[in-house]
Amino acid sequence: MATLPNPPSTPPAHPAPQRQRESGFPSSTTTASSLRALFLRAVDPSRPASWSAAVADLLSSGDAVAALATFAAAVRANPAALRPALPPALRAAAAATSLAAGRQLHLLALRSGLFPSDPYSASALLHMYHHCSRPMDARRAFDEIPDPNPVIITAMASGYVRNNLVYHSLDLFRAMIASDSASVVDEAAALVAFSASARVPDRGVTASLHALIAKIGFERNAGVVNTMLDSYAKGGSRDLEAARKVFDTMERDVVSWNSMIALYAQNGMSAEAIGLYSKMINVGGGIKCNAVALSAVLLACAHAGSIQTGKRIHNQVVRMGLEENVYVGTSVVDMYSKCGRVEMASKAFRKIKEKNILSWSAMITGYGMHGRGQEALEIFTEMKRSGLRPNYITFISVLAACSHAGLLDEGRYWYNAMKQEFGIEAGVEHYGCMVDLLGRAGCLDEAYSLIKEMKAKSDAAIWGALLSACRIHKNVELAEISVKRLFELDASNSGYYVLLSNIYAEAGMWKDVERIRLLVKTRRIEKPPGYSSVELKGKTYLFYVGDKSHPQHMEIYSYLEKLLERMQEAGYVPNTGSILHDLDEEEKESALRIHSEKLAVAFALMNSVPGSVIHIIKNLRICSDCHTAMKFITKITEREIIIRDLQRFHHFKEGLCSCQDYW
DNA sequence: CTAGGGTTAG
Repeated sequence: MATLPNPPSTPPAHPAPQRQRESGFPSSTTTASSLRALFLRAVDPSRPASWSAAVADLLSSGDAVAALATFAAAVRANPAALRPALPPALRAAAAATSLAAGRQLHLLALRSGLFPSDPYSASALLHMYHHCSRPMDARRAFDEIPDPNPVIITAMASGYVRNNLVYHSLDLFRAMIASDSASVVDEAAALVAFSASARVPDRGVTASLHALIAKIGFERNAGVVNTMLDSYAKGGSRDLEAARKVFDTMERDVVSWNSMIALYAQNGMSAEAIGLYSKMINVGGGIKCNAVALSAVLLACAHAGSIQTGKRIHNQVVRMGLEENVYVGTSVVDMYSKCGRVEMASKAFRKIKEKNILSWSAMITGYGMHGRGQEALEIFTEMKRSGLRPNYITFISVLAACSHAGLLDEGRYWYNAMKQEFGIEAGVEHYGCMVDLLGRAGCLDEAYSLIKEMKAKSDAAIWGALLSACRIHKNVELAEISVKRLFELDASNSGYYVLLSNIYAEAGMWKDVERIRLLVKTRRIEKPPGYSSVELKGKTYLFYVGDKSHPQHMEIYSYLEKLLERMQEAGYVPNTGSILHDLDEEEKESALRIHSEKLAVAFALMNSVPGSVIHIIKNLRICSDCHTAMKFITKITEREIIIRDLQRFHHFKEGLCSCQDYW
């Protein structure tokens, strides 16, 4: 149902009379607005270029529908306008994702002979089909083009990436390199190739593309290298040195800085990310920080638990008036949640103007991580009321919140509702949450049946959740089953050996404890270095087990000794059951005394403002002895201690910890 | 003269 506009020389006082057309073109109201635009621009109907400029202008001003209407008017007024106006019209159809309009334009291009001979129309046509999620239609058209030029091939390649056909895209790029001299690989082509390589698991792709563009001489080109940095970031590559080297020598723009900061942030190198952010602001050579930079650096603060730095960045967000921005706002929510300030997170959340599904998810997750399940579910209810439909990710947040808060009935309810009411198939993440929830609640058999019935392939997280539950509820039989599966998936993770040994020890099965201990020895299982970090006056301090690298370490150890004495007077008994190594009891106790959590807490007690919250980040799970120790330290010092580990927040304040493992 | 281009969030 569409109309063609009247010729612009006779402006209608009333809406233009309706005229039937095949389909796909816009309605009369838009026609009126497009006419207005034409008058503002003073189009000369006799000049085809004038028409095409009008179409392009309307498109770039964001009114794709008006651009299409104007195209229709142009062709009617002057058939010669078809050739120059067709490419921007196709782009307008792409922007409006109007397949009907696009197909009509395709037909027009065929009838007028512009397709496949005119490369400008051809590339725009492929672009249109890809934007309308019709990659195979694009493919059919592409195959009809006798000798596609690099622009056309790049249009095809980027469309494949857009439609998740990454390997098709890389194939085109490979053919491009092989067929001709490498000179056809221009900036846009290289860019698309990197955006494709960012989406494949094989990291070798990025590295080999890197070598190629170095050969062509694009290594300083901001556009190309920025995409490459992203590609390195997505792959979780450990080889950040190579990326940093390029960054240091290239001609950097805002995006380069943002990409490099994000690269560090996404790979857990928070200090580097924050450092680079400061460098950008201070010596970036006139580079202005923007919303993307703020989001990236907030992620780094969240990861490192750097609340002071995070607050500073938040101030910057407020100064720049970006509190309402949905991306930045969501990052602020995430940062405050992960830094243990869920009230601040909630305040920031309320400031976001147009909350999207991820904003809501972040807030649900925030409450969930802190064991505040009811509030998480209230946010979830509010989200649904606002008209947003929960998706796969939302239900991960909801079920995780239920599991962290031990809300068994609610968790069961929403798990079923997810499938029945919302038609979402449960994935490994959902199963992981449910196994954790059921397992902690003691419904071990139900958890086990759930794993057996799941369609998706079970992963280590799921069996690991079941194993932890077996520890809490002392189920040796199921623990052995879980460990068998875990060893098939990843036999090198020391955590499983420790848990199983704990379970045997608590059941008094000392022969089996011995067997596991031997296994650890013969398999040469190494515990990855655990660390605890704490932020003081904006600086982050990292402690490993028995760490002596800190200049104050002598004071820290003697402070800790005194603290331990007072703790033992208060009734603390070291829990040596979780130590696997072959040590006597006394050696075990001294091994426990120097756990990184204890060093970090001693350091924080010595140096922080009295009364302030001590917030520690642990890269592995907190051990049961440290958990017990923190309860006593809280009692003695009357300081609030929060430890965030891989799994959840541990709040040490009068039985507040919701982890259920150790209380 | 016109066409193909990327970074942030669980």
